Amino acid sequence: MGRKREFDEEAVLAGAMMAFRRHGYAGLSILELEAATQISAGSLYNAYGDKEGLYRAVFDFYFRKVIDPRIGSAQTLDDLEKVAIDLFNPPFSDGLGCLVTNAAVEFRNSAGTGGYFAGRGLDTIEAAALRAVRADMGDGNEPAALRIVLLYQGMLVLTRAGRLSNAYKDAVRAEFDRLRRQAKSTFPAIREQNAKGD
Amino acid sequence: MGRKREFDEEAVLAGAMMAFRRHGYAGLSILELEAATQISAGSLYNAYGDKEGLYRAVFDFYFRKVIDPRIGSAQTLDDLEKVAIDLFNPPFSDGLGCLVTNAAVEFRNSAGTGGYFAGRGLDTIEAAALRAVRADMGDGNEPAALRIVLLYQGMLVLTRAGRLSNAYKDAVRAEFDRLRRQAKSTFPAIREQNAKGD
DNA sequence: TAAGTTTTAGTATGGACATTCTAGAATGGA
DNA sequence: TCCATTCTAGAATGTCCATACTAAAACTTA
Repeated sequence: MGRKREFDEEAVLAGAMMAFRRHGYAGLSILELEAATQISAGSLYNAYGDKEGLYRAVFDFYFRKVIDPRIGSAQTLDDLEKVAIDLFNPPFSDGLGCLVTNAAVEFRNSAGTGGYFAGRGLDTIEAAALRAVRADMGDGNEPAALRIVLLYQGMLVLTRAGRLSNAYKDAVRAEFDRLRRQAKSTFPAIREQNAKGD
Repeated sequence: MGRKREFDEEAVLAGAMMAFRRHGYAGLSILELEAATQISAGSLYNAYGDKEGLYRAVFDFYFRKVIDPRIGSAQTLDDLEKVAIDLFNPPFSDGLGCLVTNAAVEFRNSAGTGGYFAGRGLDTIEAAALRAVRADMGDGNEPAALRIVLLYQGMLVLTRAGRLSNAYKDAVRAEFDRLRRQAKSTFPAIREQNAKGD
């Protein structure tokens, strides 16, 4: 069956993920990818076909390791608040932002890999926000969910600009507090009802 | 004093601005800039030194024509709401987003031109939000101002991803309505006091 | 109108980059 | 132990790009 791969694919993808997160797609050269992954260009091309193939693999990895477990599985406002506030804590406070947001800005809604994964990531985030708001606040509060999406994307822009100061943490927490308060006062039975459903 | 410039500088900067807004800095070639500005590379280099010099000039133009008059001069929540809602209307609904936000994502807080203007633009936006919130709501509501910054930056990410649907318009309007309502109920005298000051 | 200067368009140029190619090394099966 | 296959590293290739250069055109001043 031929020679075995010498590299640890998870380590390569993790290294490439960091590099893509830092430099974007076009801004990252194969030379830099060799350094970030610790494998040669020959091996990268053999394993992933081309730079875009590696980008695809990195996005799959990012969804599998980050987006899906953290956001795709979020069910409540508390879950989403944790996602947001974690931007102030390691490892998410590294100022590199989110591959999805960065790709959305770099590729817009274009046809290729970047546009596709950006759209899929934003879908996941929007769906999670709607799910959490409906669960905790009931129907009719979709605007609150969309504001959470906007707040979160805004945080990712500011963290990348190195401007997500602690003042923003209070601002975001206050918004989640307000939503939970509103949930309790308007639909007092919803949380308990959900709890029963477990 | 030598031959006169044949091009209209405002037209060149406007064309280059659109192109930089669409493609970012690294993603835009001199060849594309020739097409966008309708002048030759020779003239571009003669007038602006290099690509980065043109980028600087475009950013100056963008601040002078867009950021300063629209955001730098905003004094009230109404003013800011107009800025935000205009993202749903031409010419701001073109899906290209804001040069400042795009540069913040492309350059992070790096040392060069992009990082500098991104920071300056975000300063302007944050200052405007704080100014408007203090004017309409009084002191102590800075978190509300920071949330406006986040919402706006989030809108710019989503518009660039082609995902700023009309549902987001309602969500943003509702937030400004809420802030104005809160302003009225908590500090009923503030608006009238400001009105007197005119 | 001659001289000097700036602008313009177009043509080099040199470098960076993604990708391909090559040769050798490792692996498993016959 | 040979053979076919896959992997690896590094060198070679061709393209694209930012920028420099060149010569002609247009303008100002004397």
